[in-house]
Amino acid sequence: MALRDHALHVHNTLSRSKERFEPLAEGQVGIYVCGPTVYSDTHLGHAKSYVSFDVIVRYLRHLGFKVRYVQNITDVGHLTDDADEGEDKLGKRARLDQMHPMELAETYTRLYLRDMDALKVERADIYPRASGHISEQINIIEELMERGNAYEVGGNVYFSVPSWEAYGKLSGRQSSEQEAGHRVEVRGDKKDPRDFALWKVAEGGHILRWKSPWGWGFPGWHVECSAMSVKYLGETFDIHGGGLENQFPHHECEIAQSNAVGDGFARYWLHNNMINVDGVKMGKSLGNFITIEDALRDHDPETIRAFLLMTHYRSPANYTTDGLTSARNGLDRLHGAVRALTEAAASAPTDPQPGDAALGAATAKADADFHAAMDDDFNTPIAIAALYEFVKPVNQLLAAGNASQGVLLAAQDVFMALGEGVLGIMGDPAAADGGMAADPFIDLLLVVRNELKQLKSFELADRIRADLDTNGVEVKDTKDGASWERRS
RNA sequence: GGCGCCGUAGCCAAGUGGUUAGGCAGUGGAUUGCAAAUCCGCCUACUCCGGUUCGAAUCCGGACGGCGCCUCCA
Repeated sequence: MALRDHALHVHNTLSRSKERFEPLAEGQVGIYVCGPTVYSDTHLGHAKSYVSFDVIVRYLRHLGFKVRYVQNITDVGHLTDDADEGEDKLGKRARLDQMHPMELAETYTRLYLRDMDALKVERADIYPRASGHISEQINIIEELMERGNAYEVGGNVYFSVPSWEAYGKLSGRQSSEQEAGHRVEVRGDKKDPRDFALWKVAEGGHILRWKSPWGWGFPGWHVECSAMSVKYLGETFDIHGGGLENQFPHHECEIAQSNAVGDGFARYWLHNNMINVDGVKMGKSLGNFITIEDALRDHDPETIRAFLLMTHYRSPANYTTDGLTSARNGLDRLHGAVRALTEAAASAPTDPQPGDAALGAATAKADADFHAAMDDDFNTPIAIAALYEFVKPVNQLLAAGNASQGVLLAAQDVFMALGEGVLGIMGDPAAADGGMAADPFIDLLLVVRNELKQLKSFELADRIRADLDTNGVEVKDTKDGASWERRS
């Protein structure tokens, strides 16, 4: 597929500004996004992050880039607190659930993928597991030690932050430590309080452990991403994404250790903002997180996606019932236009019609506006607005009924290629409607109802409509007869 | 305490130094047997105080308010 003309700019956290996006290799993009730690249910925070990056990757592909999308699965438990002490959270959960840690990781990995599939998040190309890349991580640690950027103390290996002067470039922060306030005690064997763990000695009943040059242990929090991103995308690659909360220290540490052993690393850093629930931060420690399974019980996937995408990925979103309802109602309007286009195209003439020019112009404008919005750091709220603005002329032209089939289909294609292909919120109108066994009978009921209306038996006609509505079938009378659709 | 973000009409949410973003809700009308859908209208905001400017919601300073990260988190 040829690369489209585009003016894609992305906000790079490294420069804190929008930059023209130029991949390393013409027409190809390598992207790494920090994935989940698989020890509990997938929640709305994951949805915000991975739907955002899903749309980013979809758009890059839409532009014609050949994308390799890598997302890690963290199945090596890291520690429950800052001082690099305490229990490994995966191990803790495994103990509570009486499962082997790997069994637990596998369970939640499957649930994660299930929930992402349900949200129409396209799968990454590679989901490397941290546990499957221990030797790569050890290699990096050994190299860091050889270069004098890391040191071992009693089986623990730490990265020496003072040995890397660029530390803090990404986040604008040096350390979380020196400041006043309630900080946890720094582990005594670090040479500098800012130093972070590369390898931890496995103590006591720590089940997940590997043999290393420093004894039995497990890798530190940050090194897996350095190891796996470079392994699959190369020493220098295009995009590294993740949640804002990972900017510091996680990504800062990744940059330090990766650049200490190689050149380049990620060229563009993209960070998505967080999600609140009813105005309050959603956090695991607060216990108020909504799982994706919960959310999908109340809302369909496209509503959730539309809701998330109506806020820019770098802005915080606030999950409220009203917000979801608003998204749902708005989406209905979009879906209605696509259905109407599909129906009109089915019977439209193929030769040129008087309305072609107007609809064609509106289609071109919608297409251009959408791309301009997405080129501007993936501005999905404006991209969606472009679709909404397209609905009005579409309905006007459809009411006039004077457009040819080709032009109608081109209009429909904007909704499908952009609204569905890029944003994933338009569904497949054919799939949504077709194939239900009850369909012929519903059609029959409407034929009968129409005859009742001719006979002015409105009471009975209304009852049929009401009963169908109760069963999820919405009837609409038009001047061309009645039509119906299933409510989503 | 350190770093950073934000305050936009009833709600959500983009945004540029000077042409009403958009959506939801509400509301008037057209259409309809009544609805639904659709169309035509209405609802035209930018926390406050200074400053820069011919002109600022948009730039600068300050105040107030809210939030995030600094601890596992997406």
